[in-house]
Amino acid sequence: MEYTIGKLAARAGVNIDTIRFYERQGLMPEPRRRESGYRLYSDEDLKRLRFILRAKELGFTLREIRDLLELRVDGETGCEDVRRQAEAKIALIDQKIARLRQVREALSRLAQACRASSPAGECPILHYLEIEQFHAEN
Amino acid sequence: MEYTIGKLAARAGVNIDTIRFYERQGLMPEPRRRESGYRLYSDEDLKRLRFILRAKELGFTLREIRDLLELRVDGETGCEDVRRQAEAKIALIDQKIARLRQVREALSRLAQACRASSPAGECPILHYLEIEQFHAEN
DNA sequence: CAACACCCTGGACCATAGTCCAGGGTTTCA
DNA sequence: TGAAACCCTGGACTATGGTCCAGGGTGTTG
Repeated sequence: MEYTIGKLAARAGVNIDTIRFYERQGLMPEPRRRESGYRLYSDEDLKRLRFILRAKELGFTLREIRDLLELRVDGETGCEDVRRQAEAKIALIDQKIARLRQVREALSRLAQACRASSPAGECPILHYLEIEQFHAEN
Repeated sequence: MEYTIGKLAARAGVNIDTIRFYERQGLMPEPRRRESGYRLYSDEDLKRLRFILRAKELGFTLREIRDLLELRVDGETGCEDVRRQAEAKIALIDQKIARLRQVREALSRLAQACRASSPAGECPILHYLEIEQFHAEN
């Protein structure tokens, strides 16, 4: 399938200008063009755009997303290097997941407690959240 | 323990102005004050601030974080209502976790593939990422 | 061959989430 | 007791991530 920018935007549920913006930021590739100058996109591009949008929801910055998308083996970047970078990102993601689980747990406990008593007033999530405190004392 | 705003900022590893900003946005409570007007914070406040920072990393907006922090049973909000809201947030978090797992999987496959061959060039993460495509056709 | 929808570029503008002053008062500690 | 380090408010400024608009060309469809 082939899309003009408007179709691509509709497909991904995003503003047309956002796509051009991502292009300027190096997140979307410079696309093929018609003779008239109209941009032409493929399904591959749609996939890429959806990835960007999803990653954004997950709290990655555009810069981080660009780094993720650029992870590839080529002239400059050796295989070993890519592997190391990928593994670093994985560690980061694992941390995010662990933290989301903590918040989830707190919310879950809160919902539970609701069923029982309701001690009105205090701040529940914080009350039900136990986060390990690793930090330097000063 | 009791902190002035500077100490609190240092403890949480954040700019002093950020705390005042969060106060204006209703994320941090209006703190007790010395007679001089100096803000005074407690360990509870530190906990709250750390929660905010963490939630931000996880891709929640300040507005969403405020909603999370305000989840409480009181005059206006009944127990049942809080439970429903909490469960809605949990569903959202589960979705985030699932999506992070997908990205993690893609990275993991990428790292694996690296060990084997290195087909130089194409875009790896997208190549290794399979995301379910639920969307309206048009 | 209109008319209307669509695309182009470049630049202005916007919301969110801070960050940084200026000008002035407060605390601490040598 | 006075310098250094802090804190106050109010307002200006910044970075990120878009969004909108003007002025002009392109596509398509009755």
